[in-house]
Amino acid sequence: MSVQIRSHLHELLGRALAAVLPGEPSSIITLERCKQAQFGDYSSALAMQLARRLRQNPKALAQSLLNALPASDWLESAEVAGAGFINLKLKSSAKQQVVSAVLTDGAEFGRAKPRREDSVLLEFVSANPTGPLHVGHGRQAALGDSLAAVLETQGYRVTREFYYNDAGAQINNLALSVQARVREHLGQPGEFPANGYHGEYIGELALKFLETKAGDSENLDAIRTFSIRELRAEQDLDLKAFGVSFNNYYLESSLYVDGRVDAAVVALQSAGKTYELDGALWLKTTDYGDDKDRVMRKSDGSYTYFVPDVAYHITKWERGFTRAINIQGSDHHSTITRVRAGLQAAGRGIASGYPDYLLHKMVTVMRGGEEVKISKRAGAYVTLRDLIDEVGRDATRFFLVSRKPDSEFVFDIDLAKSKSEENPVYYVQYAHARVCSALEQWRTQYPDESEAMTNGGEEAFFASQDLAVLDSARELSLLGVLDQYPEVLERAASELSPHYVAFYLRELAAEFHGYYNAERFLVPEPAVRLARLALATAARRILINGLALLGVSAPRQM
RNA sequence: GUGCCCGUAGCUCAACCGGAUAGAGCACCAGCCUUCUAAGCUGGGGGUUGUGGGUUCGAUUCCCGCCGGGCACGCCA
Repeated sequence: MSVQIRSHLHELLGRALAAVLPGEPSSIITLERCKQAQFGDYSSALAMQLARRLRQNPKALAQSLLNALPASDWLESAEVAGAGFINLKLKSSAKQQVVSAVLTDGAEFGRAKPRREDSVLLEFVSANPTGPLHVGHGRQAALGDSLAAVLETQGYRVTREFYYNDAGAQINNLALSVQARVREHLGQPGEFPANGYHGEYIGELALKFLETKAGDSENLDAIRTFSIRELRAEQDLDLKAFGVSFNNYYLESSLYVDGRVDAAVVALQSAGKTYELDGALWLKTTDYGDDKDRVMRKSDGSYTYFVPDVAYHITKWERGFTRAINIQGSDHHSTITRVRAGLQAAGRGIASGYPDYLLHKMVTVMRGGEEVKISKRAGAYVTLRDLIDEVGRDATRFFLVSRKPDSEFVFDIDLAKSKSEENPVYYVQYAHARVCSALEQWRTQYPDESEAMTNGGEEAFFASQDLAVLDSARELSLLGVLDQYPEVLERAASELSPHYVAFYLRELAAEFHGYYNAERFLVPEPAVRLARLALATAARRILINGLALLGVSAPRQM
């Protein structure tokens, strides 16, 4: 188990450090995996970092540390290299341990111990119910759902929440747009609102509305309620098709009903952070780093969007979420300062960095080398549904989660659709299917062996397999990759970067495919056969676990 | 103009909060299927990490300037 190996090596270095430099705390020890196999398995730059501060020769210091390094059953060798790196090479037997750990833990493998117990509120998508979800929402849905799953592997208790801005100017705009189409259908006079929504779905909504009992073109409230309900239902279907679900849906309108918006305003006023000007109420956000103060209550008496936003975030804190993470498009980045300012001004003892933000950039969709900008139904943008229908859920999710959130995304439909060569989704899934296939062959060719399996199935059977024969370069390399999985999850969680998982799975699949092509599993010698199958089964388990985090299926056949 | 983000192979992207010779995939070239799925594997060519400085034993990473791109700068959300 990687955590064991890593902490063991850390311990060894700590004892060496204590012997050479008794005053130094073990917390300064750095330990990382070697990028290149020639250097060994782990490497520490400790001596070089200490050398600067202590004004000593780094290589000599490294040598002293090496001399003080205690002996270990897991260490093959340790040496000083380069400018003062301490390189550690593990014995095969140490690396082989990971297989039984994976097969014993199964679906639990990779989950952190000890576990964090913080309650985290992860807010994402949060699309206004004014139209179908677009590809940007898709990126958010993929990122958010995967990040939630990744955080859960570290023990966080994650609540996935969708915030609906169902009360505000945009919603009014929606209602007016639908009303205008209703009037058109009825042949009534009227003009289309200047900032109205032009997609075909508005006309569809108008027709559906007319079929209801309340189908009165002058009943704007009924039109609004109907439109919101319909569009929310449609968004839910999109999310379901994408395999993304939420624990909670929070309605902006409920903040008004509950009096939380007024309460937030009162809190900000009594904190002395507001003032009246030009018939509006302003918040002194400049006291918290904003470049200008912001209007809270417009001169027409209604609130700007950010007041309910502040009220909403106060509820996150009051609901016991010590940590809140918001996933948003970078086009909303200016709200960060504002919301945080409001929370500080409200004086509820909320931490200054609350909430965290994970910003992502926009998605450009390409087909045939040209940018696709519109969809038939939505008009102004490409919908998530278009993408799912055209390239499939697995490929869409894998693609959207496999880039750094803060880099711009070029989604190549042709690439995502290709079912042959250049598609990384199938590449990873194929590795899984190959293991399944090999195990099927094993069951039929060696029934006497497979009959020995108990209820635990293949994984329980192989967990106790002797793996001493697994010591070729390829096998040791694959073992090393398996071993990395828990660290990848830890990093992905701490850096809010689920794309690490996607890249890791590609690497794991590549390592497996290479092994698969170089060696046969079903060889005559039982010890070799069973050891290789154990390794393959462990690889399969991690592929399953990792793909699950990304919301991508792991088919047994392709 | 101001703020935030980005700039890495022809293309799409990585690079473990400063580490060793900057890595993958696609595309291109040359090979591998009577043997567990060729949706695969093996090898090859390809880079002044936008640019100029600075800090450091060491910079794609940190700091400053410039160039290029995106987003925001509303009593919209």
